[in-house]
Amino acid sequence: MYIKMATLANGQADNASLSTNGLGSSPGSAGHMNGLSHSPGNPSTIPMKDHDAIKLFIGQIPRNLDEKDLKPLFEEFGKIYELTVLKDRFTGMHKGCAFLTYCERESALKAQSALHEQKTLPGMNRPIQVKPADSESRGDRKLFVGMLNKQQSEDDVRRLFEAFGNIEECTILRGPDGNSKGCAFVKYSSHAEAQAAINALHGSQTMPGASSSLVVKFADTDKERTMRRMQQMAGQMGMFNPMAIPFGAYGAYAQALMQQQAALMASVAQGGYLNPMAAFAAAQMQQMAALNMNGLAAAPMTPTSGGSTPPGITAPAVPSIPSPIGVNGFTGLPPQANGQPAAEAVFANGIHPYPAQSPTAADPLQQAYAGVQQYAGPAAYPAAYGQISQAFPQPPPMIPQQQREGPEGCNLLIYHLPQEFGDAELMQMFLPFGNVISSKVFVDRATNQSKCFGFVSFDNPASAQTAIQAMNGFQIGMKRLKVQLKRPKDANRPY
DNA sequence: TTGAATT
Repeated sequence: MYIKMATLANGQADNASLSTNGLGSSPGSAGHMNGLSHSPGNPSTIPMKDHDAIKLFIGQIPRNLDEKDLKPLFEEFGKIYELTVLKDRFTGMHKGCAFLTYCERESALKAQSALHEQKTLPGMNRPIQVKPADSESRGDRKLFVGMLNKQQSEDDVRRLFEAFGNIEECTILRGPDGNSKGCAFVKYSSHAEAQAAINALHGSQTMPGASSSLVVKFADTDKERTMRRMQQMAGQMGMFNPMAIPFGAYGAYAQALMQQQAALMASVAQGGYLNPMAAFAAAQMQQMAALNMNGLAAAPMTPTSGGSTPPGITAPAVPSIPSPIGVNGFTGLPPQANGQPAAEAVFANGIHPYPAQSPTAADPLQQAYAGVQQYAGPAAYPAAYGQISQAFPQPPPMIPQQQREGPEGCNLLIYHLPQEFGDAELMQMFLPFGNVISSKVFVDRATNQSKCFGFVSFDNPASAQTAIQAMNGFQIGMKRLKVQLKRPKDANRPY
């Protein structure tokens, strides 16, 4: 037993000494596996940790401080078992935080009470964070609270939530100016308390000035956060791929597109255009694609592997996947501990179905708005699914065509399109909902720039309605689409 | 309307 432990510890020490020799350790791999590690050599000096030791998360660390700089600060509370600065897996960039495990549980408690929010490290504008890592906590107990009044303070929110359990943390989200964003995080001591608060408070009231009733739900998982950020970034950078989001729930298709996009960006980033944003975005895309694979082997696409790939459209390695549903990256997830049905996991892709926990909020539209996206889910999209089945993994067919209008009730007016959307992108975005007979983005004649609105015509009114339901309010970057029926030519025109 | 960061 002891011999086994000692052997393991020695192995780690060896890794550490290899990775600190400054040779050949690529960022993000061996380089950050062992920050401060166990001392090599004499087994009597190999630290053991308590079986009930606590792994601490350390936040608000200046990015120029590494393990050896941090060590003295924390050593005064006890013997350190492990200290690791977190680094980005692709860029090797210091993430400004670390994990710290003391040999003794007591040291961790002492360090937490002595340091957490008690001092601010040089160059930081928030105090250092010292608290048990997320991995130490049992179950989901952090809530996102939306649709608060912007005047409400932490105390107001606490008062609202304290009846349901012990609140460990309560934070109003604020912009740089200190103004409330109208939402908050509330962390309870247990999952049950959090669930009780959801049951009692979600949709229970509408705060003055809020556009919808109170939202109380479990905060996003990491996966969801990543997806949401990606979507925002893609929108902002004009890389929005219209199919990827409506089909987010059908992992395989979205994934193929994402991988195409990532490969494209990686090769562009390689191709002599030293655009750090493109490189960053490529890395993010790859992370996201990898997330989607959920254990399936990702196509090998490292930022350094695409040097000779022409920046063409064809992806070098879109996996051949027989059925979009069968390989859905999320169907493999176990049901949530809170008893949500497994089907809900299908939507974990940053696109949320209506919150299932709300017995009080009856209006689905309102709920959809309360969620991340106004998007109803695949049941509403037999046409969309048919398209995927037939077309996967090729993009839907792009048939060149004349501008033509459909019958009344088949023509949509779409506002708040991304600036870079042309007719083709507009059509792609709406193809899932039926047969698009024309798409037209309006362009400023002087500048040739899109005016960010356009028309789409279907060949039947049902498709048009489905498209409105799915895409009206759909968020792209900072904007939400407005999708409505085009007014008939002679309506409302008394002259 | 999802934090500054969670291997």
